Amino acid sequence: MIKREEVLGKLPDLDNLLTPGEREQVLKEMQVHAYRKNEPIYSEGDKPSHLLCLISGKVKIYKDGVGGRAQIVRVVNAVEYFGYRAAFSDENYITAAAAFESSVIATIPIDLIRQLIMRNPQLAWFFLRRLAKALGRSDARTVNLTQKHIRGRLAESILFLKESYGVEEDGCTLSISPSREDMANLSNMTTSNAIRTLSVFVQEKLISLDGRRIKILDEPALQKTSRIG
Amino acid sequence: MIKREEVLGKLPDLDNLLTPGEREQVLKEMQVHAYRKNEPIYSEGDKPSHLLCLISGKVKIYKDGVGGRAQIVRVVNAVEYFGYRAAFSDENYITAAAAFESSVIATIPIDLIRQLIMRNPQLAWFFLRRLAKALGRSDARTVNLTQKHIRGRLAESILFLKESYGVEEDGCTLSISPSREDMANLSNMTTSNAIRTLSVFVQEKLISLDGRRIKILDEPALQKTSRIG
DNA sequence: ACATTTTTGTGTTTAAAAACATCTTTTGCT
DNA sequence: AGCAAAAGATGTTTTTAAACACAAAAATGT
Repeated sequence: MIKREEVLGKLPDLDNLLTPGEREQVLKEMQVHAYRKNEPIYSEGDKPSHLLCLISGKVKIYKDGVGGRAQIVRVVNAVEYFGYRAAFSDENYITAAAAFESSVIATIPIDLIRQLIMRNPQLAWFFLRRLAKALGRSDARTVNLTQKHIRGRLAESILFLKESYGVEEDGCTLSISPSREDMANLSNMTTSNAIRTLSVFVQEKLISLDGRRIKILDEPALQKTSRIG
Repeated sequence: MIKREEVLGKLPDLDNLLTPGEREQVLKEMQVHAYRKNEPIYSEGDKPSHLLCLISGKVKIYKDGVGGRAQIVRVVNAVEYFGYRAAFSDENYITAAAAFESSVIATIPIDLIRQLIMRNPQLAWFFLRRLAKALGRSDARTVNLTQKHIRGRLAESILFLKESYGVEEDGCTLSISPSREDMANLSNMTTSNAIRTLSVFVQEKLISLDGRRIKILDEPALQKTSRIG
């Protein structure tokens, strides 16, 4: 178990937008949980009760679709909030979340957050901005996933992972090493096609692979592939 | 030109959540414009400057994709706000909007809205809820458009139009009569396939067609088709 | 009213991706 | 270490939908 006092200081905005009294209240009600790799965090249909904040690790937000195929709709990096959309619109979760890799997550009761938002316009604006950005990305993603061909979608996913989680010290190896199935679920394709197309990208020297580790060799060409297929 | 005084009374929430002084300020800065059918309202890349409110008519929000094919990502019904997402996230528009049919739209400078939000948590919460709902629908839409087959996507679009715009007095004719191209752009398919699949639905007695008018004959079967294809 | 353009409808061909089958490699477990 | 299960790899077949081509009907402008 992680010390809650150490965690609050890491919470962006929630820490510095609150009055000392509010901060104390959050500290009292906050809990911290650890999740192992691939462990579910919440499931579709669950009733949301807490705002979640990813303190460390990586999280995927996905939706199960036709024939057991999942689609990853968002990914979460530390330190970011998630899991509040359904609560804000008074719905049960329509997505599921799982740890991409082992993660530590702080939870704060959503009712408390709602109270803070109603008292603190800065905080309201913070979440408004986040939702607005997420909606824009979701719209763009819809079109990319529906209209691009397999090569374009996979290239885009690789660039998406770079943008979301960054790269290691070498400047080109992705900081996250997803399974082929995860790559498929990011890119709206079958696992077979993800494997196949990754191999083609290696042959074309766009990337190199070392197990699950993906190294971007030719980013401009990858961007071009993402655009035109 | 429509009288601005008559319009403000129709604005949901913005009317009843504001103090008299705030209401006066909105009235002073609000403008009203009329758009003909298919007339563009804003384009991808434009800088957003106003909150838009659809007073009457119907609006489609879409995104141009690969090879001139557009994808409709949202539709707007009267009386609803739109066009604020990009402004809230400090981006230019990443979508375009056009009148589905002739429409009247009120515009309020986004800076004024931002000020009101910072002073009025109820108003902030109103927009938070709207964005949260829109994001949920967008996520669901992503999966539906990517994973379902043509029949499922088209059936879903018909039901989506019923839900969004309702039906006429007969209880089964859609209130909106989109072109085959619009149906295709809603359903992520080519116009040819929209025409073809609509014909098949007529043969199967799921719907009947009278030009652009769509009448739902067997909603349960249409829902089943939407789910399983 | 008539010519022109746009929209709708239908058949055919081609390309893309899913489904399927099989095998190898890696990983996790006790 | 040894076994079972999961993940990765690859070739083949089948399905799906896009692309293409053309004709008919409807809408639009003059």
